[in-house]
Amino acid sequence: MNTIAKSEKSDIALIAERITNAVMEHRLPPGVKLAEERLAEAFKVSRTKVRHALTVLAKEGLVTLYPNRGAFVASPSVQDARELFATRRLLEPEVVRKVIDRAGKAELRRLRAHIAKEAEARLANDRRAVIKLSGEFHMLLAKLSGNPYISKLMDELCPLTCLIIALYDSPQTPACPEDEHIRIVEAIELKDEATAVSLMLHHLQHVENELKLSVDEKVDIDWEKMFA
Amino acid sequence: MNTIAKSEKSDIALIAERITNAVMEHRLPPGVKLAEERLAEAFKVSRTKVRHALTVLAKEGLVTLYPNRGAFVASPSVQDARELFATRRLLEPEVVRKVIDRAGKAELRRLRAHIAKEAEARLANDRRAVIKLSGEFHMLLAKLSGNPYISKLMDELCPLTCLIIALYDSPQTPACPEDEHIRIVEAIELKDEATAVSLMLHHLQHVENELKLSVDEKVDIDWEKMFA
DNA sequence: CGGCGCATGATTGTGAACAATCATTCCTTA
DNA sequence: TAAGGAATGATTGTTCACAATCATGCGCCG
Repeated sequence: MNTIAKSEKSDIALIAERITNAVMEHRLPPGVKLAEERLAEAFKVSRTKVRHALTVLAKEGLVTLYPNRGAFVASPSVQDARELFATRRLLEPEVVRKVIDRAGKAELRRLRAHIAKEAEARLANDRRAVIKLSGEFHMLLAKLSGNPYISKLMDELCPLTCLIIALYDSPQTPACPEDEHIRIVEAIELKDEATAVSLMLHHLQHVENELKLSVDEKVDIDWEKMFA
Repeated sequence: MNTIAKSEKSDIALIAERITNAVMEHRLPPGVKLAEERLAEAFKVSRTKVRHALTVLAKEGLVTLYPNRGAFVASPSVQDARELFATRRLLEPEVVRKVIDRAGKAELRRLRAHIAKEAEARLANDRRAVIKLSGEFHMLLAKLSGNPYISKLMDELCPLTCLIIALYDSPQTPACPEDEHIRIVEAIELKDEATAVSLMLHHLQHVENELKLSVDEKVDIDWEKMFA
């Protein structure tokens, strides 16, 4: 038997994870309602656990909870999208720097392995997997940076980025730059900090520029103040 | 009647807020057990709501949840403390910059009002209020920055900072620098970005330096690998 | 014919009882 | 006497039933 206590995830963490995966793979589109009963029978668990998972996801910002109305997949505004990328541009250079400082062979191997999976999915033309794996690449980097607060935040921002891509990406563009992840890892392996940071910033800018974040957004009007 | 829908907080948000306040005021020390039944009768609510509030606080990192054992106020390690300050040094300069760009008269007034409350608490020798208000000053700044992701993260990091102060502060030192907040606000009012950022960084460094984060920490030993 | 309001069904929110798990204490035994 | 182990009490985790709330559709009235 397994004498070593392996930290197995709780039921609710599992449920939250599966929902997050579905969102990252664009199977659950933004704004969709997540009815508790439906999810409960889909996951073969009680409604209570689903409810817990939904509150967790709400704290992470991936779903929005309207009192007495239920849970919906979040649908970030254009403004939100801009702030999100601004935040990532703030964090990820530091992530890259810390990974260069800390990463040993094992960590570099994990990065390589992940990139291999990305290439595989690209070859198979599995767009859904590509988008999810692209997000997870940044989450992996953040984890390897060793800063738990940054890592936790990136675990929230990356799924949200996938949502934003679902909302604002022009469908036909490849969306995910072919080799930018590889080049970042190569710079990290060479411990070339300046290049790695620069590549990361360009990568983020590139992803944001692909989106149609035009200013003619549907402004959410403050109907209260409008006629005050 | 109040025709304007005021977004009233849910019960569980209220409970979580009261617990957070207690932690920030050092009334709930790190590591203390938060038994559901006790809290339920203290707040005059059912255990279900307390349970929800605790999972929310766990997601925020302020309490730690051990399965089948209950909830405990978090007690961050020295390593955690260092990473926390590193993260704040990364975020708060950007916060200051954005506040300088965005803040109008109303926002500056709110900052001034907050500092007045801090001075008041200091005058009354209310150390608990001083610590809480000092944390809330940074949360207010983050909110005024207009970036919801940074603001949300600061809403988690500031209570944690209060916990770290409870753990590692030498009790007799004043702990909270007298006038550093005031000088930051003054620089913001003058729109002197360089000075404001510099003051913020010095402030954070100052707070961290006051702590006894010596390296002879109680290393949490990996008993699994130790005898492998 | 269109709009308002009420009844109805569906969904969320809450509480309480029950089951499962853990910590403590006491007893047994070597 | 100390170690091991089982009973006990306390606490967490789960389920289920019920209450509260919201959305839908129908009918009534202007």
